[in-house]
Amino acid sequence: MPSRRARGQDPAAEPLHRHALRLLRLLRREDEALGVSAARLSALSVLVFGGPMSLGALAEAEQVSAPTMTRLAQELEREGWARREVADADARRVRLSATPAAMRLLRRGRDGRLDALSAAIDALAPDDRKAIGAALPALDRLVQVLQQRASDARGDLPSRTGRRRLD
Amino acid sequence: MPSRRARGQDPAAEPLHRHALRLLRLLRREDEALGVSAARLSALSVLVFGGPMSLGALAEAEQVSAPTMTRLAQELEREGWARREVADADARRVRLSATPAAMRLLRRGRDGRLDALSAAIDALAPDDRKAIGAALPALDRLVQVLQQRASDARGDLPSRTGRRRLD
DNA sequence: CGATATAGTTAGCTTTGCTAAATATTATCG
DNA sequence: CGATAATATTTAGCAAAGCTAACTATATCG
Repeated sequence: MPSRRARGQDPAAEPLHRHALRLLRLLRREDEALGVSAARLSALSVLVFGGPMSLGALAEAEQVSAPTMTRLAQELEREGWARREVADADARRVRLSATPAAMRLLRRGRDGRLDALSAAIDALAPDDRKAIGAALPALDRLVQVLQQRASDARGDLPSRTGRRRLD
Repeated sequence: MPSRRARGQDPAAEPLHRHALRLLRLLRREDEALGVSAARLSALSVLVFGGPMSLGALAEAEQVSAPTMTRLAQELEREGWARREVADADARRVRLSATPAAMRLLRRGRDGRLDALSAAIDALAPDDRKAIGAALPALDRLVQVLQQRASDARGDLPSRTGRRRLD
């Protein structure tokens, strides 16, 4: 019945893609006021809620390349949101941690994007809010499937920037 | 009542944002194989399904600035996905239309992103698929709310291309 | 007609992503 | 032990996609 795809594609794919694109495009504007851009904020969030970690671990968590994370970390550091030190056990490794200011920023919900998104969600009808809430676990699993396939697709073996090895 | 927010933010805001970010980040990789990037594909999609339109209209539909759409249109044209002609009624205006090749591209579902997304959706449990499908109208309205607020926020009046001269 | 508004373009900057290659450090093996 | 390999990060350089400011060409209006 409904899962019969018209031309090989699930009917939800296109709208979901489109909505996600627009959502982020609209939210990007909120960053400007905050002075912390999307990529930085996202990395910072991982750092605040996940605790200090190496650049490689952060790059993996954020699904970006090592050089990209190097740059993001430099910017976060320069702006006072993160601090780096050499890892005890391994001098190659950097231990990046969020500063108290960053923790305050994130914990206080001063994130412009999320405030804007939150306000918009609140403006919806209760049924709409409910539908979105109900879809979140499914979206989470969807992202997991994609992530799994992406890493499967390019050589099962990692080698990117080190694999699962926290200290 | 039910939306008792912890710190002023709706609990759905953060996961929704995070999932959207990851989703697009993962899908972006599919573009490369196709040779049509995200922004171009999205604009092209509007063109294919919405019919020929001016650059201004397309910029508004895509929520990007006029120069950005100028560039996208040039690239689409150069790559053979779009064609331009001067509008009959108004020589300032450009009428951009999708080429047959673009229509084939989109209609055949040869879009790498959407194929990947579609495949991932299909790998989900039926309940998850259902939850995502059920949330789409709500997401649509969410984006509308955001869009509305964005345009309210900067200069009530439309005038999406011509930027108001400041004295 | 001339002033002003509109549609699009050009120029130039920023952010964020990438790959390839360099550097520093640690691990391993003969 | 020392040469070699692997790992973590950085540097350098490129591209996409976004923006604003300023310019050109065309319409419109008083």
